[in-house]
Amino acid sequence: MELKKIYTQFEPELLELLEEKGMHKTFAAGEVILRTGQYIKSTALILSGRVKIYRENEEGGEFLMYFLQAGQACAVSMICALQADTSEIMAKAEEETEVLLVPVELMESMMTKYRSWYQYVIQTYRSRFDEMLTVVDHIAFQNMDERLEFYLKRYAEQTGKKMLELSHQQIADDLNSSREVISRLLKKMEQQGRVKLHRNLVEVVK
Amino acid sequence: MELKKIYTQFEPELLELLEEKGMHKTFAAGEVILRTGQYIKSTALILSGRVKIYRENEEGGEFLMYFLQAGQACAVSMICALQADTSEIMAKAEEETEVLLVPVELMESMMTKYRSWYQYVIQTYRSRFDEMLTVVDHIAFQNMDERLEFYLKRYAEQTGKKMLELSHQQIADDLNSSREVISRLLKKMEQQGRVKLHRNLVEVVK
DNA sequence: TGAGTCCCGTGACCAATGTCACATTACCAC
DNA sequence: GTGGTAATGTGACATTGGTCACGGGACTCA
Repeated sequence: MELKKIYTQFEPELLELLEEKGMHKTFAAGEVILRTGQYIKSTALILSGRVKIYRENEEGGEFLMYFLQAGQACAVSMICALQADTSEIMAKAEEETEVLLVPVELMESMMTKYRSWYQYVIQTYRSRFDEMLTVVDHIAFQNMDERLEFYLKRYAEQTGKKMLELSHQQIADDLNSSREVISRLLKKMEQQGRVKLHRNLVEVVK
Repeated sequence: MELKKIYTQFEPELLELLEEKGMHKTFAAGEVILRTGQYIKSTALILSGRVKIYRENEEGGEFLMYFLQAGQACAVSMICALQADTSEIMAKAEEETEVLLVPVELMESMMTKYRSWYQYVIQTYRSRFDEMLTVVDHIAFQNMDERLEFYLKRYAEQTGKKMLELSHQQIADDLNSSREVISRLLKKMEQQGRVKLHRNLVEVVK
């Protein structure tokens, strides 16, 4: 995908600069883009695909925070990039994903020179922070059934599909739960006519 | 407290500007500084005291995220201020707290003009984001006893005291739990010789 | 010193969720 | 088709943490 088609708010000059200095890279589905503890040398702008941002626990559970899609950027990579620091989270391509890697050295000058970039960075922080707040709310205040419901709803919205290609195990991992619990809750939802269950596939009815 | 004694990294010119345009304000212990949904018109730099950043649930529970102290600023107020947006969190003075309120209009020009301010803002985002990650980790992966332990440890560190003036109910609120549960866990810790319990007071032993 | 209030201790019980064991089913490769 | 494998269904049980009920202790204020 072309940068300027997605990031329409950027000045032409900024777009040129990004194209000139940035590096295009494509990640296959399932490939890890950023690893906990990894040193960050660039900020990733997403051009296509979908990236899962998650936190790993000791047993390798992948607790989902949020997804990133075209037009979004990894706030963590921005913050870290600005200080050439290490990351505390994991990022993985959920499907084939195209990114533009912008070298960390450019960050500061772009911030001062291009208003649209400045706005974009600020807005990115803001959105990610809000998303983190939502995550906290959910795990602090909600039961698993409500969280599952939100999860499916968001997943359907973000992929634009009603057929979610997910195994119960995957869902359990994302919610830091266990397969049996998810199976039971899904079954209950099916009995209430809110989903239909198939192998490796959850169909959202409403 | 004087601004320049705390924010020693700021350029003299920036300090002057802040003193000139900023407004000093003191909040009494327990006073709410920022409310969910409140429109934000300025960024708060903390000069003295301690501020509790928390999330309110439906029943008025005050789920603790983190504390801010002298030299720190509210990242949320910065982000929101930059877009003159509303807040999603609550901030309350835990003890008498002195802040400098910097009008939102200054933010963008200061970002481009003063490198130390730019660095400070970035670093603030970074720290708060990390703190949010820690919160998520704890509520997602840990049991109440581990969370309680971390809570007491952090509280002791941040106040520099071993005598924590906290009722069991307050602790329960901060951890989104119930008094009975906290009482039981504290009792267990006392039996293990890790704390001593008094009325309205938890003494950290180690 | 006595009443009132807040804080804390504690047992009984319940709901949500995690764990274990094992059966069943769907799909794939041959 | 057949065998194998991964996904799902399900009952039994354990654990954690929340709720309820109530008792007792400590501090306050008149």
